[in-house]
Amino acid sequence: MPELPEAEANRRRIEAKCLNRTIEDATPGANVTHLELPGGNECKRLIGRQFSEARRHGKLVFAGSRSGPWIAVHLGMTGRLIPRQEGEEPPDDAKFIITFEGGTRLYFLNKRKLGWLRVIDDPDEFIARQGYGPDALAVSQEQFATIVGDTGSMVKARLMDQKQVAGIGNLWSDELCFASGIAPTHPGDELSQKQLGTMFDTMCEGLETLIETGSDRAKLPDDWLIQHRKKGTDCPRCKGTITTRKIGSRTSYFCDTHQK
DNA sequence: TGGGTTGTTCGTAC
DNA sequence: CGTACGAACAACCC
Repeated sequence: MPELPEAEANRRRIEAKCLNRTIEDATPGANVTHLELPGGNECKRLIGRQFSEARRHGKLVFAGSRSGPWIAVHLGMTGRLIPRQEGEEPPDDAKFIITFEGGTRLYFLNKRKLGWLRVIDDPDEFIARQGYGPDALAVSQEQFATIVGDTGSMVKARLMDQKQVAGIGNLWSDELCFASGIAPTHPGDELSQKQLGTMFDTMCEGLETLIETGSDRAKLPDDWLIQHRKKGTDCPRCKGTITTRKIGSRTSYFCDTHQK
């Protein structure tokens, strides 16, 4: 579930259910292997504390308080953060469980084990040290134009590079290129200012729509690429055909006609 | 059976 | 140094 809109959905769940309650326990789930999770000392740091806010930067979700500590969560390909109230059925196979006063629990699910959860002191410091670029929903149009337009790299590769702009992955970078009418292979420094402006506006609107709909395919418009993401399919916006190409080791889907 | 996947990281080549 | 690629990680789908 893991690009910016999905990370935001997870953040909001924490915000709605897990703030301002004292943490009574924090522990890895049963039989968890091959996964880096907080050790005993880090778990102890959480106990007795509260989360007073939940933040997001790119695909990362944070929860903590001004004086710390914080949890930092990367959802990987299949990670989810699920709050459950006392008495509600807990999810299966939780990798990490935080229990709050009153019985609410926050479950970290991570089936494919490509995500992680860590205990950290400060999100801003963590984000800077990891070298993340600005969040895709916080970046200015000027910053965006510089990031994408100042390189001969293919725009899709630039959009997916978390060190340039944080939050966009394979799926939504394709969607953004598709909606902008720009080929994912287009060199950034050959885009006009107008094209860069279109991409920026499209990115902001698209991400907002995804957050509002919970990225639910059934609620998204029929002329979005996500509804036609298959090689050889007719393009829903022109007479073209959906084609594919590997970019940055990932399969990119795009229209062979209206994306230039 | 082989190949693909909405995630990142690492080694390697240019 | 920046860029690009394939493999690896892991579980599941077709």
